Amino acid sequence: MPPEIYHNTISFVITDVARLMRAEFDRRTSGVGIGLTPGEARVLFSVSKAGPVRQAVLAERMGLEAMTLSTYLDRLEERGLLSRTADPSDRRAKLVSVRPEAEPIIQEILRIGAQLRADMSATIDPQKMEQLRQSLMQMRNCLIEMRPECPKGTSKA
Amino acid sequence: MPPEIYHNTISFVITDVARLMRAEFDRRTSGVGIGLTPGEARVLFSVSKAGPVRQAVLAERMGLEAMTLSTYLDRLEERGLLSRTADPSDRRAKLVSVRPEAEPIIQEILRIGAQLRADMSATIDPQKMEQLRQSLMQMRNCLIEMRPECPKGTSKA
DNA sequence: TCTTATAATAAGCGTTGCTTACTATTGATG
DNA sequence: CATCAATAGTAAGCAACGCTTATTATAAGA
Repeated sequence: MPPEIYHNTISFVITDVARLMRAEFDRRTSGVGIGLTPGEARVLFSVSKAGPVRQAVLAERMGLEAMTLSTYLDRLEERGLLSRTADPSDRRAKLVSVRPEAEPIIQEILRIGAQLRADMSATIDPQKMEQLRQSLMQMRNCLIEMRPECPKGTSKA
Repeated sequence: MPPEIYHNTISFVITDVARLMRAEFDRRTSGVGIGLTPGEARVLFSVSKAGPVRQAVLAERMGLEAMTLSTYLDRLEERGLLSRTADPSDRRAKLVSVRPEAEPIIQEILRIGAQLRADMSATIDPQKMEQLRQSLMQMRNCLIEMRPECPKGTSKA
């Protein structure tokens, strides 16, 4: 084992894991021929979980700016994976929902995600993994509360 | 508490935490007038830990491509925070080291990093935090081994 | 009515990181 | 020693992710 070059602080390690994970996910999905980036997959998945949902609501729950989400939705809509329909109760708003064509892709993404998660934590006690998840969620909440626009009312994910 | 919109899988939570952390770090450092991005700070810190070191060695240990690192070093060198000197034992290579001017900035970065870490994990048992760190490091190792260029010999960070 | 607030979007940018192709040097092999 | 492959660094260019600011349409309160 090489000498530790920098402190393995939580911050650095999390950054590393996030980056490596995204790269590996990308490798696996593109290997299977799914033409989605990890970010697109995440949005598609979230829409499928949220059912028809307003963009603003989805953005807030995903912790993204409305504009950021809008761009993702553009791409996913172009590929025919989801649709935007007018919200009958507010003509400004649009409801996003997945189209049937997306279902097999979503299933595949789920499968790949679960497999990656399993591979990545193969050497780790499941109970520890669950604790890790809990702690990370707590950290996320802390960080969300630190954001300048938070007092406005933003709170969870 | 809003209904969970997507599964809070490890993957998503880690991605969120990494992003939020970087944003918060950025907010704090730019608030203090340090003109460095989180990535630049990370490189500067790593150089300060590694002493005079070859770029290729540093890149490998940081888990970055040589080119990626080179670009960061360009910017840090331009700001006079570190220097590249010829390696006497190999005229192709350069040794990177921090310049004295960088010391106060490094100290400030360390301080801010430690504070952020503390704030972010305020509600978490220190022992759990340490476990979390260990588990994440294990996950990082798993992920590093999955990379296609890994068999070549790349291994740790 | 008029003003303010909200939903979505257009336009444009910054950070992080990659790949591919190139130059200069090293070191091994015939 | 001549040659040729490997290595250290860099130039150029691109992709993914996410943000801010400004704009348009609609809603809702004073």
